[in-house]
Amino acid sequence: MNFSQDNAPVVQRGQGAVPLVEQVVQALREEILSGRYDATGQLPPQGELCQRYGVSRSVIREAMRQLESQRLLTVGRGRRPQLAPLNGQAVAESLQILLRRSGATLFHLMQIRQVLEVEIARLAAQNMDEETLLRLHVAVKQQEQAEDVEQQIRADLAFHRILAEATGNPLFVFLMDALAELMYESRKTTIGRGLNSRAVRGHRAILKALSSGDVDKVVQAMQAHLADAAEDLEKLAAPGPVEKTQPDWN
Amino acid sequence: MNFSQDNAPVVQRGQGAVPLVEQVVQALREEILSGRYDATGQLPPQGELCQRYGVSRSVIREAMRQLESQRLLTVGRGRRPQLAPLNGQAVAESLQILLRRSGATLFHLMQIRQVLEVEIARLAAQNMDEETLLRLHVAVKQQEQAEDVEQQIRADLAFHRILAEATGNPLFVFLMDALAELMYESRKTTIGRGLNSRAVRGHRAILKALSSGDVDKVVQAMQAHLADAAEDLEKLAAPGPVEKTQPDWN
DNA sequence: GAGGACCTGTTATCATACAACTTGCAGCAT
DNA sequence: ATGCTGCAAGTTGTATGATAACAGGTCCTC
Repeated sequence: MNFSQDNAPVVQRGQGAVPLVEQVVQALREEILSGRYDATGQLPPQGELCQRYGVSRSVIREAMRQLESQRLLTVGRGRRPQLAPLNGQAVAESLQILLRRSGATLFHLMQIRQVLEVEIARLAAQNMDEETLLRLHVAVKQQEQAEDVEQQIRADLAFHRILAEATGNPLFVFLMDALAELMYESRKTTIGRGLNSRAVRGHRAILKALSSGDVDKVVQAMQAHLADAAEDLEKLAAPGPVEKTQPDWN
Repeated sequence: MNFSQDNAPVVQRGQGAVPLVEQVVQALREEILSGRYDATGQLPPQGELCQRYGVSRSVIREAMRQLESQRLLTVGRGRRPQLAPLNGQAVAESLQILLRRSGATLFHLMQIRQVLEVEIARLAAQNMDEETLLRLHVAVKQQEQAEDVEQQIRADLAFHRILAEATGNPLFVFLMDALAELMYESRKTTIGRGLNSRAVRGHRAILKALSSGDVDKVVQAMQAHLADAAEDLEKLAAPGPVEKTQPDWN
């Protein structure tokens, strides 16, 4: 007789044991990452999880909160817990907190972005194919013809995202997503000031270089484009972009 | 008469309102990031927070869990909630989850690391001073004389961390911390296989280039060092490092 | 002064209850 | 048949109170 439906996860109780919430979080995370709920994306209701793990609902709820803040699932009133889509939001948020606590600036952010984007351009140039070129072309056109700032930014981000995807390395996509989110506000301002056409020109140049198949040209075009962006950013934030005071990094 | 000690945070209740937990999380995060508790690093006990925000302890507890999983504070039995030190652990964890869900590999990780480290080397070379050189020297010596694998890795990481700090951009430090944590296991294996001396040689070369003040030399030395590391990694993970199957990135 | 028993404050977990919300379905009107 | 309304069941959000486990200090003993 097998009373437990499947390998029933049982938590360890007693003195000096790991807190129940931790155990449940780890167990649930494993279940999720192992792809157990990928089919429907729906997790069992909290009540059922209580029974399965033999803990109270408080424990389950706190575990859910934690997993939710790690962007593994979403919960809402009346709805059963559901798998969250795969994106770089969690990374963005943890980076954002780090940014504020460490006193980093837009300049520091831009420095990272430049490094990554240039490498992305290089790798993308090596992997380029017709379909990707077409998608990039569409993105540029959309940015050109966009009617409001919102659409312009979306198209701008789309262009860079397509490039990141073309590298074949998913980490580039997530990291760029995270950085993009952090720079969203500033980009809104710069693009809002009629600097959209400049960005479009930059994208066009990159696209042209990509079509030619010359990797070095692509890299140069991207560097020029980023230099423009950095320049716009400096004009925006008048005082020197470099912080003199070094924060304590522990 | 001022009945509220300070600007008393009051949550909004009622239909269609944001869940209380969310409100409390945001409020507490603001308080923390505004440096309110920096002095002692101690937050008020949960009971007090209940009163201050006018919510039940369930809400406070779930909020704490969320903040804890964002590495803003730590809680423990019998201890009052305490500010967590500033580090890249949260980023590392969210990246780790993303890694597993997206099917990224060590190769992808190494690709990112190479880009960042080379740029770190370049920036560090530009900012180099006597004190940093000395610290790097110490780190190399420690790695050379380390007795067990654990110490070797620690010294290895320290070397790269000092470089990252020398860039003057805290984000490099956090990102490298995150990547380091993710690569920890693999590094353990490679260094454990008697490849420590090779790493030390690489570090020595970088150090020498830094002393010379020639930025290009530094970059080249770092590239060579990373190439070695990548080679060791490939030997370790026999099959092709590149995943053929593209995960769906949404 | 060192060590241990004890007391207080605090968090961890449980159990229960009710409010708010989602969803599917039955029944009704068209 | 189609579409709308409203109810009912399922589920999460929040409150409340109780108990156990743990950290830190106090006081007492030797």
